[in-house]
Amino acid sequence: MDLLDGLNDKQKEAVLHTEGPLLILAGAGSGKTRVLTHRAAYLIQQNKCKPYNILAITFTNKAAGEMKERIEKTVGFNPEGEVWVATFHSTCSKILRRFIDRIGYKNDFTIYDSEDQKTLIKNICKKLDIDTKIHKEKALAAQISHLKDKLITPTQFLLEKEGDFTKKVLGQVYVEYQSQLKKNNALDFDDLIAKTVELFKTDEKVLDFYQSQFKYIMVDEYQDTNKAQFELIRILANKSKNLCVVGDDDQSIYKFRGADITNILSFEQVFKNTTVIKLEQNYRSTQNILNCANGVIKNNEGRKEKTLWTENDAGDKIKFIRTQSAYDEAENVCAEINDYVRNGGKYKDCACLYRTNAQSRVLEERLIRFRIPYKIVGGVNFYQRKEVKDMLAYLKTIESGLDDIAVRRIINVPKRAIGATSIAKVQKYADDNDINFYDALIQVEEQQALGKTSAKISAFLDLIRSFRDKLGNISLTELLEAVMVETAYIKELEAEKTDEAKDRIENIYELVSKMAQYEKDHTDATLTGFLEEVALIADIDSLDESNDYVVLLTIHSAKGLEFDNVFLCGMEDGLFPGTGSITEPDELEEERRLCYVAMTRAKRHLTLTCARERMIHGEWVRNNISRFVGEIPKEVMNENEAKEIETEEKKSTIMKPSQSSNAKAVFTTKAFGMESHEKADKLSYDVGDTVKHIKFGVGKVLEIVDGGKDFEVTVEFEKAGVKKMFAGFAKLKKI
DNA sequence: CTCCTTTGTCTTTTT
DNA sequence: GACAAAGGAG
Repeated sequence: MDLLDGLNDKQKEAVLHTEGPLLILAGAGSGKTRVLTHRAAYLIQQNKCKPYNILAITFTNKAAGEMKERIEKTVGFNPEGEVWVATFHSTCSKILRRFIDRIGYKNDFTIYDSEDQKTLIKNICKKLDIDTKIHKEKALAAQISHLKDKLITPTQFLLEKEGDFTKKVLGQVYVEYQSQLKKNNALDFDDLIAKTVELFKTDEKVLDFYQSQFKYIMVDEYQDTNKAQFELIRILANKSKNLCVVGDDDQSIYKFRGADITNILSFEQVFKNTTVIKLEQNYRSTQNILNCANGVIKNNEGRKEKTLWTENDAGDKIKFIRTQSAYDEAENVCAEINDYVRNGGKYKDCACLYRTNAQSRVLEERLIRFRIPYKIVGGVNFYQRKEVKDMLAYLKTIESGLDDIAVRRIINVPKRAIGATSIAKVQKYADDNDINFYDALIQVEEQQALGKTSAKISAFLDLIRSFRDKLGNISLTELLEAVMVETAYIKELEAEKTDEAKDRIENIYELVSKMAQYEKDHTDATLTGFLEEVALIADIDSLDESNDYVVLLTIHSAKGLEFDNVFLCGMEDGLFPGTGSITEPDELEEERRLCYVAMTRAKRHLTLTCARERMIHGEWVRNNISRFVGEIPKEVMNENEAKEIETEEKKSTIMKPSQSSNAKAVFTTKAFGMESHEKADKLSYDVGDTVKHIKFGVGKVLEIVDGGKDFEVTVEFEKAGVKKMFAGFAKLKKI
């Protein structure tokens, strides 16, 4: 088949430009996946290289699978190997699995997810005597993650931040965190990238090996790469210079995760003689949808100007539905879906997109009531469920026992009467002697160091040993089955007899069948291999188009997907854009890009919905219509709906009595129900006292004025400056 | 050591 | 409102 058939001029140019750096700026729905697959196929067909000389990096496993399938379909089965299509993380994992011993790790490392990370940091804080009320594990984890995104090692960090006392704790934790990971023979997600870069920079031979293998490199969703990922591909492509990246700055939505837009903006400076191709024709959406999305995104200041156009017809107007509550919103969505299906549409062509996972609950409830088949993507990943992680921790422990987090997780699950104090004692012993937790257990057993508990520990170790004896003789699936039975894990759940326990048992059986499937697919199945696969899986990867169900997912997860009929729910200020981003211009722009991504998922029908009030944190909150809705050109909407938005906008400007944040809070909190804003007779603090505020931190009270309904307190905060606030809202605490 | 109650935190988004 | 962590009783 002719690979250039059906491509437009720009697309052809991109396929034919095989040598040297190439930057493709591809607008939403401009057929970039098509270009990438055809480009790979072209390289093979023209005999420019063997399939295994091509590396294509995608954002999700799902996208990788699809691209691989499409390339194979285009060139046919190729006996000379396969194109390497994978995500950044699994690519790095594969490389490290082979060579990480060159930089001092063991090749059978395990991968820590964010929960493991958090537990590890918590343990470290305990050890270093750091108050996790002031330094939150999650915040520390995020900061460490950002350092790794920028390839800053603990040593470098300490060097650079020497004398900066505000960063002292972070430095301490980072150093300890990294050394613990190494001791546990574990890598976190960021390490997968960073350690691969480190490997390439330390071992020339390994680098040379991969540089020679990957003669052509392609990167999809390039706008969402971070500095470490950029460095990785820069090094890899340094020899051949045949690097082709595809991205759209308007669709950059992972800044919070370290995505660095300068990777796109300065690509031409880093790679000399770069060819730039812009794909601006959209094949996906109707004229109206495109105009709608364009109208919103053009309000962003920091973007490369581009004009996305389409030859498609105008299509339906954009629908806008505002309801009283989030429940009504969900019902309206259900009714619309029913209409759509009644008119010949399919459930699977419908998607409900939202900003936060929490919004899925109400939608789900109504979908059930309407008997509409649905699938929720995201939320709690299957492999993150407690029972599944427990099983995996057993497997990890059986395999090596190096992973302290795993061992500690299961030592008392099911209950073995080994409590927190015993664990702390063993941990102290391990720390003092600089050995792993599991080894410390063995020594405690030998020395009978913990009295009665020693016997309990011994029983646990015997259990693990009995599994280890079986390891080579039975299949992995059988091993897992043995674990769930012989630990009495299942028995304990059965005894509970609750619905929840039944779910858990089901999940464990589900894990067993996943394991069986893995063993079927891999002749060289190993425990390490299974654990790796499981660690790098995203929920979106399980989305199966052959099932006819409505898909519910966050906008982030929807990136790269398209649906005929899209519902964008919760279009409210405070939710989308979220409260935190309204005051920060940069963050507001990211939210707007997110909105742009959401809208451009739609092929023919786009419905925006919002509610006047909804439950957030168990409190009713009133929201205005999202400012993004007001940015939509009026002509793409129905007249009366556009008018409703307009009048609402006017009202909300009148409603805003002043610019001050606390005044706004009076209007946005509490629609009805119990009054939380009640004037106290007397305050627990006085002028001159030091108080703490939930958001602004610690400060000194300057003034207290009795405003009749409430006390108005003026506080000078150490970080946030001077703020005036109502005592009833601020909930200041004297410290 | 375990179970139960209370308190606090959470809202961004994910590999 | 949901869930985890901390605190208190047995």
